[in-house]
Amino acid sequence: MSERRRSPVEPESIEPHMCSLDLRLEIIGKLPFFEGLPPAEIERINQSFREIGYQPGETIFFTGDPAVRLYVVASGKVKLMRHTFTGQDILVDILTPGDVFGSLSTLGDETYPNTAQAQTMVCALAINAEDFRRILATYPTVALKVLDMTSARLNEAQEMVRRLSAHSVEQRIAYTLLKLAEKLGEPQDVGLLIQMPLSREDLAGMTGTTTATASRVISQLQRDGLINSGRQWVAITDVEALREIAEGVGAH
Amino acid sequence: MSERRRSPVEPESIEPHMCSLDLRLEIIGKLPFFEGLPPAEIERINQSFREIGYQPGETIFFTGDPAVRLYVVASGKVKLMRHTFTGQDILVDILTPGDVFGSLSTLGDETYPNTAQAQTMVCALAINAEDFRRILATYPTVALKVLDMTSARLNEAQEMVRRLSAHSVEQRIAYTLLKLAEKLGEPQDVGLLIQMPLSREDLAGMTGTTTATASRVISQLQRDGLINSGRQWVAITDVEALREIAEGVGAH
DNA sequence: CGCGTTGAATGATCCAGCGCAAATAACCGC
DNA sequence: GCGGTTATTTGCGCTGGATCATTCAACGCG
Repeated sequence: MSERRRSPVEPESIEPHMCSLDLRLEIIGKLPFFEGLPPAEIERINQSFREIGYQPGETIFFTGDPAVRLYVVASGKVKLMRHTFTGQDILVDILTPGDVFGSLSTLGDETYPNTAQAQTMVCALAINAEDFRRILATYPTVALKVLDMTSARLNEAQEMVRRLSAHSVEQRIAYTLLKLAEKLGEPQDVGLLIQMPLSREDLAGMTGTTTATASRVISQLQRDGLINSGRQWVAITDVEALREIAEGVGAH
Repeated sequence: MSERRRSPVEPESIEPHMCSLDLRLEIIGKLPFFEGLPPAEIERINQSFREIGYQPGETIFFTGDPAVRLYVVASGKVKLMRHTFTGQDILVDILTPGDVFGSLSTLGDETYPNTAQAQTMVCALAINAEDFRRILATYPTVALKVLDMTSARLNEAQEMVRRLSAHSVEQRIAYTLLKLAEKLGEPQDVGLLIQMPLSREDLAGMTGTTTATASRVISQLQRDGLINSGRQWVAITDVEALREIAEGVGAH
């Protein structure tokens, strides 16, 4: 680690050559979707994928691109985004190793509804949409697991609709920080660190607000002693208090 | 039709006895999920369902209830809702015949994330969640079609997140009216009538606003000549103009 | 047809959050 | 270590939409 860098967030330390056949074999073998399949089947599935490396900031696909491939995150983190006319994108999801993305519909989407962008260095496994469909048709347990994942995402999206409709920006930011900590939190001296680069703009995109407002809220939460933060990082120091804000407990 | 009623929306004319075994057979035979299955299989599937009738306003299940059943709308319309602390629910979706609802996850949901309520007289077909899972495991084409439906709902929910984040109430209402007209629109003298009861409160719940604000917007759209409306109904008279509002074309 | 109920419309007031801008701080390359 | 760039912070004014209340209109029942 460089002596000069002061962020507690570890960079994704994937060297370009590490996005390799071996990694692909390792990742596919561990995907919960394929759990329980015999090794011969996993080997056959493996041959349908190919690995692709992306630099931070690089776009994997744009909204409106033909939806010809599905992807799995092998390593690194991927942002799924939708554009708005304000120029400030909403961040639909942040994907971590094992997550599938692209167009999950097996018949309807001709184009991608979201833009996918590498947030860190990323190794993704790509598969033809038709090949993916064939796998789903051949292995019902895989299809059920993809359905489960999609259903969970639907639940989260509907929850965000509810919160955008009735909760304040502060409540939404508190909720989102807690969710990120559940997924990526690592206990450290600075608190429960969300182990990924997280700018104010990212947080704004995830909570339906603007960068300036997200910055105001984060600064206030820090003054109140609930979090520590810096440039592109946040650590939670008082989970309970944040939870109370997220759920609107107390004075309104 | 009563001479006194002035709404152009037809009531759902389901008599209680019409929620019957015959209707069940008819509906299940027509569900796109089961399209292509041999009659013997459809008959077997049919035996897993039972039909239940509901009165307008009656709750089918509440958020937090154990998720032991899945449902299909056989006739009528069902509201899927999430509650907020403001007391004004958000309307996640309005389901029409053929739509599946309940908890779609095959493993994770112990409780329903949404409340389902009959908006009109409703006949629903109910099936044990375990039986439904067995059908999905046995018939991959069914699982794929449920995945497609869930994926489409995810896309809509993410689109609503985007609109709530960056669009005005008027734009959201215009968009929602157009979507409802796509699904339930019938050309009549009053315009393209959305053929279902649609109160200002319903519209507010679907667009993340309050009843009073929805009323103001609907009144303004009517004064501008884009719609006709009355108590619990809306008909679109200028689809293009509404589309321009929805997409934010022109002055901002 | 009258009355009571329900739903809609509208007025007045307030404020959360936005837009815009400027200043400050953190970071990185040389 | 310095300079340039990027990200964050903060101030100020504005406004879309919420809240609350009141009035009006539509509807259904007796």
